[in-house]
Amino acid sequence: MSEAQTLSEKVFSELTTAIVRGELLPGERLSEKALVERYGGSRAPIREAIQKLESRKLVIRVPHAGARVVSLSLDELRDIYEVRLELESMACRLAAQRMTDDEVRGLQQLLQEHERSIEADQGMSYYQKSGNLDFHYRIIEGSKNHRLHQMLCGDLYHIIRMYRYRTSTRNERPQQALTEHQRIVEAIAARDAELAELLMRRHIQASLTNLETRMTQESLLSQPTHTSEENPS
Amino acid sequence: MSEAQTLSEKVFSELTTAIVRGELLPGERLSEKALVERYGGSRAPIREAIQKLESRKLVIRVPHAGARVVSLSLDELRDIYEVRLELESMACRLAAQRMTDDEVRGLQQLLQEHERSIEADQGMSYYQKSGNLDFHYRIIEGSKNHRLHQMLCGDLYHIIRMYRYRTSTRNERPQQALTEHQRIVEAIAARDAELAELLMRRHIQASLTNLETRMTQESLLSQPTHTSEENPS
DNA sequence: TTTGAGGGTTTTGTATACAATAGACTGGGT
DNA sequence: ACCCAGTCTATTGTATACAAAACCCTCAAA
Repeated sequence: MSEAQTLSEKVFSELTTAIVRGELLPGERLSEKALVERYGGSRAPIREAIQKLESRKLVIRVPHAGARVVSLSLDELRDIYEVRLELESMACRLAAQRMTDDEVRGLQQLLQEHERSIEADQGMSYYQKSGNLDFHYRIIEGSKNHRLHQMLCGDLYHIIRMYRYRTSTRNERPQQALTEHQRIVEAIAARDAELAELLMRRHIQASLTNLETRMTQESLLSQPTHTSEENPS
Repeated sequence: MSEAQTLSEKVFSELTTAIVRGELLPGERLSEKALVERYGGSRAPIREAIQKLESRKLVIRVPHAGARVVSLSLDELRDIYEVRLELESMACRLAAQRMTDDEVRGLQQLLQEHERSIEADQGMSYYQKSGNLDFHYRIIEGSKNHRLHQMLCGDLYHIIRMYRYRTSTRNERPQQALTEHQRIVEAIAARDAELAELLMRRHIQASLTNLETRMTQESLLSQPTHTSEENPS
């Protein structure tokens, strides 16, 4: 995401983070004119940016009607998690078979850092922010399957992060998660692919359960029509 | 794919089929000017169409350098099949759990038709063309996971079909495949999810093996740089 | 009060014009 | 003969202008 060689890429990048961070709410409309005024440039690159967002399933575009930030129902979110569960378990299995010894050692070091930052207590936020993602990311890379990496990191993760953003900033059982991570790495180090897959599957399933309870409680879900800032009459 | 409400959608649709059918070869360059002359309209909708193709991973676009039809190495194709294998096995497992009884009966009828058209011998081509796809398609739909359906039918299948097009027009063990299909449906009808998943996994793995041998033989693979019609000096 | 039709406004889709970058070509130097 | 630099052309990225469709508001009729 670092270097934007073109204006449309730059706008795309900024819009992506805006959506993931919740600055643009699910269901909110993306007016081309408004975006031109906000980001500069002309409509051409803005349209390209919007289309890129559509290809990543972060916005939905209807011909002649415009683009809106995607707004997922609980069912749709469950579908996504179901797929992620399968793909990331697969990635973990492959990683156990294909990671180099160096990469495995790197993972072990990463977990040691996590352990320290949790003991230091202030690290809880760190753990949630970059640490957790970094762990999963390395395993996905370790699968050595480029397309798999693309699907998980390119498409699914942004959506998942978008919906996690509000909930998971505070304590999501970091100690528990760390323990699970450690077991997973042990399995990978032992080159036990089946076990690694199984453990990852349970790990993600746990976080899914966690998310589901939060979402049903806080009910920050998709409204059927549009989630705009209408007066609540 | 039926109704194109806009010109860019129409061009996108035509280009898709052109690529899948092999009228546009892997690695071939897509010049915007040339496409304008061929399909009419102006560059704006053509660019949108190209970007849609990029989002489906059918073309690769490099800033300031243009777009080319994707050209996969054997490794990349194997990656794709590996993912497809996992996702479609998953779909089959879910289908065994979630298909309605009516849908299961529909599948059984479909296979009976296939059986007849194979016995009639002339149906071999039919079986390969629409029949096989239809079978897999119904199971994917039966998974009742919309995102999964999207990923398999939207992204992966076009690429797979693109590379199957030349090879699989002729005999790809239709009798064998039909038998495997029948076993799969039996498992689904028995609501035996694990078995259904296992059988689908083996079924696809077999077709992968089949494809691999063909491809290495015929060597219609990606050339490292570009597969254009330059003079072979 | 609700519903439907009509027109006006706004927004998107498309066309054209301009700017900037990449790639080809030429020429000179080593 | 080969390689490198500079220019020149062709193609893509961006900006602006025009066309068409969708939305909204008004108004009238049931």
